[in-house]
Amino acid sequence: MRRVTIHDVAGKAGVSTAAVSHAFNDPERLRATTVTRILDAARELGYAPNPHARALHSQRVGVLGVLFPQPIATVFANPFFASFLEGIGSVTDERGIGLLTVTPVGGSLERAIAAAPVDGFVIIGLDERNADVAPLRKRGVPFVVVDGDAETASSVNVDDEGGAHAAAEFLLERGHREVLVLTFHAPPDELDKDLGVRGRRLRGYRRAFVERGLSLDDDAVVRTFVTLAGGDSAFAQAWATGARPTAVLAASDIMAIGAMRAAKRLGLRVPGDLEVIGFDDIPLAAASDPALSTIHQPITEKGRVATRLLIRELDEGGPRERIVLPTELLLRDSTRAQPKKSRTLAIAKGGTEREGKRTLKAAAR
Amino acid sequence: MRRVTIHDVAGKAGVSTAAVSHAFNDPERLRATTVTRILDAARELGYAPNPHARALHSQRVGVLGVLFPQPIATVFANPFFASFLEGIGSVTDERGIGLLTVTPVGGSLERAIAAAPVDGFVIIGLDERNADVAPLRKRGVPFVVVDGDAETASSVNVDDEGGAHAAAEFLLERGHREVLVLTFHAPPDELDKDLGVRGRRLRGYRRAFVERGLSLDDDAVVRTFVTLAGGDSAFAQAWATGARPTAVLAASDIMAIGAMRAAKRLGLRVPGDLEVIGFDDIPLAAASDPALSTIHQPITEKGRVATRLLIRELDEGGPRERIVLPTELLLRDSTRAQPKKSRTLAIAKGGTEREGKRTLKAAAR
DNA sequence: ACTCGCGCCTGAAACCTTTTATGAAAGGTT
DNA sequence: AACCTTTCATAAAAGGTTTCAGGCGCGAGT
Repeated sequence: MRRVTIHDVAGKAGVSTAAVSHAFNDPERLRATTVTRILDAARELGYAPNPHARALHSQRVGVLGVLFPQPIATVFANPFFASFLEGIGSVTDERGIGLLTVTPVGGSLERAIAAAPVDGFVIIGLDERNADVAPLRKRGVPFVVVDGDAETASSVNVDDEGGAHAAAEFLLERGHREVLVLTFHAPPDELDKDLGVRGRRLRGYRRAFVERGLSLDDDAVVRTFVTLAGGDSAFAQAWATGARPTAVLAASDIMAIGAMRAAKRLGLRVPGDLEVIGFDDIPLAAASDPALSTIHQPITEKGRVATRLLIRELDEGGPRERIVLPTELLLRDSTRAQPKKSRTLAIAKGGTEREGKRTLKAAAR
Repeated sequence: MRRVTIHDVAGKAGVSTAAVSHAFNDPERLRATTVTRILDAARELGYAPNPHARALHSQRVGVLGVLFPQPIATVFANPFFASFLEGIGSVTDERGIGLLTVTPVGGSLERAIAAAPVDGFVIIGLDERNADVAPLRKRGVPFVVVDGDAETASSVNVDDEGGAHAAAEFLLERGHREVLVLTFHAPPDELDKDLGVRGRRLRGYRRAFVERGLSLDDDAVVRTFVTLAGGDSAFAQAWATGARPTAVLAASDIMAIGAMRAAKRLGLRVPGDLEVIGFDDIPLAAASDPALSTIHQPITEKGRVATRLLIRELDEGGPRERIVLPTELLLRDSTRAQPKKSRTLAIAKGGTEREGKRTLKAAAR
């Protein structure tokens, strides 16, 4: 049973294939009665223009790829990515664009990228210099980088360093001196460099210490997995080796919640004996017990902004932009002070923002 | 700046375009030195076979579509779908297949479906008879239906009725007589029919009542939105109009958690004054306070099974199957009894299962 | 002497749609 | 009767790949 093609429809409606094409794409050019005759025939036959043939001709499919550095199963299990995809989806949906999630196949991102039938990519958590990403530039496939630096493409980041600094500063201001910092494991290719999100957050923490004439010892910084279990075991292990922190700075909420769980198990009360500040403000942060104080970053908005940028580049070849969105300290119940908000960038840059949220070329570096 | 094509590579390597194609797809046919010469030229030029052109010819893109009846933003915000996608993704990932989420564009699913460059669809929460889905059959695009009935396609469901029956039976056995049932709003096209998941769960609840010579009054069944707020307001409103339930049966976890929130606000203790059983066992159910007793259904497994079925149909045109996975009562802290497990289907069907989990043509109807 | 097979590669057709240029028929106007 | 307008038809090209049927040169078998 063959697939039904434009020829079948043309035959049934008694018109040329060109007429059928027009009926779908430019009905004005045909008499109204002809159009309905053709459309009726198409419906009866169950015809729909072959997306591949159409894409081949127009060089456009109407599908955007979202590139993740991790297996797809871990992507959907991660609330951070869920919020991010929500933002991307809200834009693509309203324009009738499809969304293809692209993840490494058999460990190779490059092959997955090459085979993806998309018009452009939103790339998250990967650097433009990444060996798998670089070929895109050569092939002329547009992309936007999120949470990573880019010279030749637009990028969308948040003020990681400012947020981290605000969190650390808040705790130091309150007198804490024994602070445990939880950060990510480094990807294998940048072992001792402090690049990307991880590096920026760590620099923010460290700067707050230095500004007060303090130092952030290496053994107060623990690298672990970005999971509940990672935060849990990291805190438990630090405790077991004699550390007695009065506060925790975690570079991700999920690690912070894990650390709280370990602390509770060890008989510590949060925030009574231990104050904790996370990073990201995932939905779970507000629902944890106690509700987690954290650095809020606009995850969904980040997805929206990146997608709009990509679509604009696709449509009109718009200029590259480097956008940095603000973060803010959000005090809930894992810290003891009165709730207040301290917004980074928004305060630092004041009137220079666009749309109240975007900042071009943030000074935060 | 043109995209680099197979012709450019052929020219650079001094061979025909066919040779280039072979170098990529069937290197055995060419001399090894020729292959490396071609591949080198390709890499230098940044060439990758155009997915559309390739698909046009082979009638195969290596992309599966997942069809949702809702806007994409609500899909990613829904933990149920996240778990489901996790299952789908775990299968597609391991085979190097892409995943395209397809949602209604401008309210029309049909256009979105027609334009999607995919080899087949996993359809969730939509009936085969749906007006938007029906054209697929005609066009010969394979699909698998999840959480819905299908005559002409494979389907994957869980034992909704059995699970609901087990939940209701548990509460009735414990002496509850004032039970509030929370169920979904019906989609507009099946207003008074009790179709699909909603109908099956409702039938399960009702059957437990009938079997004990009791009846489930219409005003004890409240229809609301499948959200936290929906469950919350539904319970609050029932209470306000004089209902004094001692137990709640909710057809979804998120509604159950909403109802618990409302109950707490009204001064009721869960499970002391009110026992609650949800449905689905989303990750949040275990994290809620108190942890929610619920009917567990294998959400991720459902995605995996459906995807494997679809891929098999694509590859070998395998036979249609109608699979029903078991559900089980999972007692946590929103009910008072000792934790125990009661598994439906697994118990009912015993040895007739395949792989210990699947059941063909379940007797549950 | 002739054919066959072999190893390696080429040329052309096929896949399906869209777009464009050209032309023609039908019907109406001047 | 000459001319114009409307409405489509026809044909061809483009888009990039894969597949199928050879072609070429040459040594081996008959």
